[in-house]
Amino acid sequence: MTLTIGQLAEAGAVNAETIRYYERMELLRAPERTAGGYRQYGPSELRRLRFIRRAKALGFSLAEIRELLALRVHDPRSCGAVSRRVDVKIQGVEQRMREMRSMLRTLKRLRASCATGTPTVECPILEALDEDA
Amino acid sequence: MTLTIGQLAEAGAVNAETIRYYERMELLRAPERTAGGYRQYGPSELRRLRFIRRAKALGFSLAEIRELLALRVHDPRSCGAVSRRVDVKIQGVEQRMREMRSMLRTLKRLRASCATGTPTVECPILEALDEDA
DNA sequence: ATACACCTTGTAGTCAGGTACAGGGCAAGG
DNA sequence: CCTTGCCCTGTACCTGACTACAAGGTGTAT
Repeated sequence: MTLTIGQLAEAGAVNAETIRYYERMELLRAPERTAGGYRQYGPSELRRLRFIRRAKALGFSLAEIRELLALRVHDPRSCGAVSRRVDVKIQGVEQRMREMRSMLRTLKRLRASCATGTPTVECPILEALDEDA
Repeated sequence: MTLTIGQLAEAGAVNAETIRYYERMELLRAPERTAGGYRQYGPSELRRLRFIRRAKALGFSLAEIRELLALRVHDPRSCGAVSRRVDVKIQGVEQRMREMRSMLRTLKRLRASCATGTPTVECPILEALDEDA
């Protein structure tokens, strides 16, 4: 069940060049090679690739994603340090979610004002943002 | 209560050049000028600028932000079209929030595994992402 | 054994989103 | 009036994240 770079690209819905790029950027590890020099990937690399694409779609930079991927507990002694970094990431994600919620409220209010036919003289998106400054 | 570009930049925590750039990109409207040619901004431009920065931090592109800013109901007759576009945006934001929640669960699970001292052989971030493929 | 699709490295180009001058103008305090 | 600091336009440059070759090697179906 090994994949060539092209198959991995297809499965992950990215360009094969992107996979090589991620390898250079150390988001994906350099995989085993066949005798002929072809990269060989397994299912874990596909999961990793999909994770990267999702995180990207959520607005994380590749540098942040590299950090997210590095958050693992290999050694119980490193646990404290890892835990602190995880906390920072959690707080960051929670903050983003709060802002997402605020934006969602704004959009829903806009839709409601539209349904009632009230023309919005001042943009409600802008108004709504005074709240959570 | 008018602001120069530098004051607006300071208040919005951006570079003054960025404000000119946003003006060129039509995210901010070209403001009134003083006799000497200086841009003059009011508080609504500051709100708009802050909105842009927030939306950017949430991972919206400037093109998307331009669309968000354009979603206003000036004329009741355009309501249907605007409403549909708002719905699309709402669905997009809701989708993002679901993925954020999934990522948050993953991070919290990671922290929990750390607290109990269980070393994670396989990266739980990657494991957790099998769920919501 | 020969197409043909797919792989290799390396380098260069692209697009978004800024950021940094250069060369000059304006405003306010001393 | 002059200095100092901020403003103007225009152009060039930068980083992140790809994307596209070029020039050549591999793998397999016929």
